[in-house]
Amino acid sequence: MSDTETPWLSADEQHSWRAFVLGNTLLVNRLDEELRRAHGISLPEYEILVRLSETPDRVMRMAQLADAVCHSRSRVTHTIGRLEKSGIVRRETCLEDGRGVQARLTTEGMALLERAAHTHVLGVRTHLVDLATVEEFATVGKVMNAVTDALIGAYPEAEIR
Amino acid sequence: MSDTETPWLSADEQHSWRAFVLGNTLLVNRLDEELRRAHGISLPEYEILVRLSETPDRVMRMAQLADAVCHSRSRVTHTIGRLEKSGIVRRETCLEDGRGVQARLTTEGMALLERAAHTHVLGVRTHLVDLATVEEFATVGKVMNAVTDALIGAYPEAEIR
DNA sequence: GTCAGGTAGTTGAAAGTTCAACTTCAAGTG
DNA sequence: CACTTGAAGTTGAACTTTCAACTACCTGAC
Repeated sequence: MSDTETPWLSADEQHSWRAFVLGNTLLVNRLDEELRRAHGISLPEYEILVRLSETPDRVMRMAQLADAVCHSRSRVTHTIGRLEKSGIVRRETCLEDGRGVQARLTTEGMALLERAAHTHVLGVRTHLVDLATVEEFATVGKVMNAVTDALIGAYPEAEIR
Repeated sequence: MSDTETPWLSADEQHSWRAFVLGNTLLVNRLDEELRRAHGISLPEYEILVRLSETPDRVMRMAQLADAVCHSRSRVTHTIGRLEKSGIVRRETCLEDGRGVQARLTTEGMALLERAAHTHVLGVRTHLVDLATVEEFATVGKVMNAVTDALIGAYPEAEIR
């Protein structure tokens, strides 16, 4: 972080990096727009609903949810607040831990998610997966997995925590 | 978009897709944080400065800038407003087009950008490029280029425009 | 010339996100 | 048990982004 020389990207690397940034922006915008248009929920909201739907009882602790989707706790509090107001999710106090709060996917929420999933999966296929070969997409997954491994739990140097 | 069957991802595809989403979130958060911490600018702001710096006179029209970084015009207006207040950018009226406004990178802005670029490039290398082989990263670029090509200028069906 | 329609950009309010302060409860220590 | 420390969540304000309405100007048709 304190080198004096800047390790510039090669021309090829830079092209790939720019394609990555741009493609990503377009992709996320598009998936978000499709969900909003068809079902009235945003992509971040959708991701929360997916996590909830994958647990046995469709219930999760707030912090668990925050970690899973990689949002701040505060953000999850606000988001769940909105989803609760729409009847998609219900807040429950946690029995084992007096401080804890659980978010539970309601029946209506589950129904919404099932409809939204169709739109979402179709979008992911059309705008990404089907544009690459199986091998190419596997490579993308491998690289992004490496990114995750390198970054997860790795905080900037200054702050030890 | 109106099929009744949902074309679910295979297990492998889903793993790659999730790695993509998560890795991406972590990567963007990290690059943004590094820039804020070291130079007080956000990643979207940095991207705007880069575009400006790449033109001969470090000047660009607002709409040009918006298209380049894929932000709404309104967003660019607000962002440039903030950057202008910090002395990083200057707004100028456009001679050829009375409606037009140009953003010009100031000397201080350019100096800031040069410092920030070091941080940014190092981050992109450390957290992405250097984690993959040259071939792997080229594949990522290729796939994301395909995404861009498929999405650019392609608006959702309902709205023809 | 003038009028219609479109493009460039801004504006302010609404929506969403971040940030720091705060409350409540849990767990470990003496 | 009392006390300290820390974790779980929430809160409201500040900040960023989006959205819809608006001003100003350009262009082409008549």
